[in-house]
Amino acid sequence: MAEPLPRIDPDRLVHEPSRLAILVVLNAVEEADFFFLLRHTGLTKGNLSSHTARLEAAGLVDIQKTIVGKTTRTVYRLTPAGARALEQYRAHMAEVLESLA
Amino acid sequence: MAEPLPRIDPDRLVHEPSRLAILVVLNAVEEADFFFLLRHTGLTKGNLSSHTARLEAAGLVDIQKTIVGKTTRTVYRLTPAGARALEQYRAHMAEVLESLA
DNA sequence: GTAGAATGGTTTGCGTGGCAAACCGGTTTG
DNA sequence: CAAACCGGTTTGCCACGCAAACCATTCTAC
Repeated sequence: MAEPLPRIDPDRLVHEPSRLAILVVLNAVEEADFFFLLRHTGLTKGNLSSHTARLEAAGLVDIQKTIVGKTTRTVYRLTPAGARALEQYRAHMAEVLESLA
Repeated sequence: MAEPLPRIDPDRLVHEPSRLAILVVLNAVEEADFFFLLRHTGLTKGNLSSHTARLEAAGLVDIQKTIVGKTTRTVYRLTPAGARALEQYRAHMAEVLESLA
């Protein structure tokens, strides 16, 4: 076929492994709290905090802080834009990987 | 199935888009000169130079400078280790992407 | 009652590293 | 002989990823 090689230009925000891990988990569960993300991504608390903040700033993740009893509970969700960005990333990288197979 | 989510931990050396582009091209042609890489990766000369240098230092790419006539010609090739690293990267990312599909 | 661990995070500081631009030299072209 | 092209390397800055420190509350155990 001589498929031309795809341009490699992934969304850096998604491509970063730490953030990709967060997005993949959120994509699987659609709702998670901080500790759940901590365990399933393997990130440290500081990095999880800053990366989720960046994802929220970019509109890919929605962060809802609610007060439950005497303590807070923060729930993280993928936004529609986040789901779209992740799907675009998946499609793009799949194309790149196919050119290797 | 409830496949557990894969740990996301790609080889950073390969994961970086600029270097991935270089490796993908070299994987396709098995031999390329500087200008060929320039055109097919879309990198600037400076970045191409430094990234290939890093890939060579890591043993993933072999750089051979030869004198052809009055000027030099530099040929870039994927090493066996480079091919292995790329294949491992492909397999790892394929697993991650599958968990999204 | 208070020391220690767990929950629930944010902030800070450092080091790495990616990028564009400048630089350098030889060679063909006009 | 100057400008443009080939063939790269070096430099400098900015961004950012990471670990560690910090802050606050709650629960458990002594």
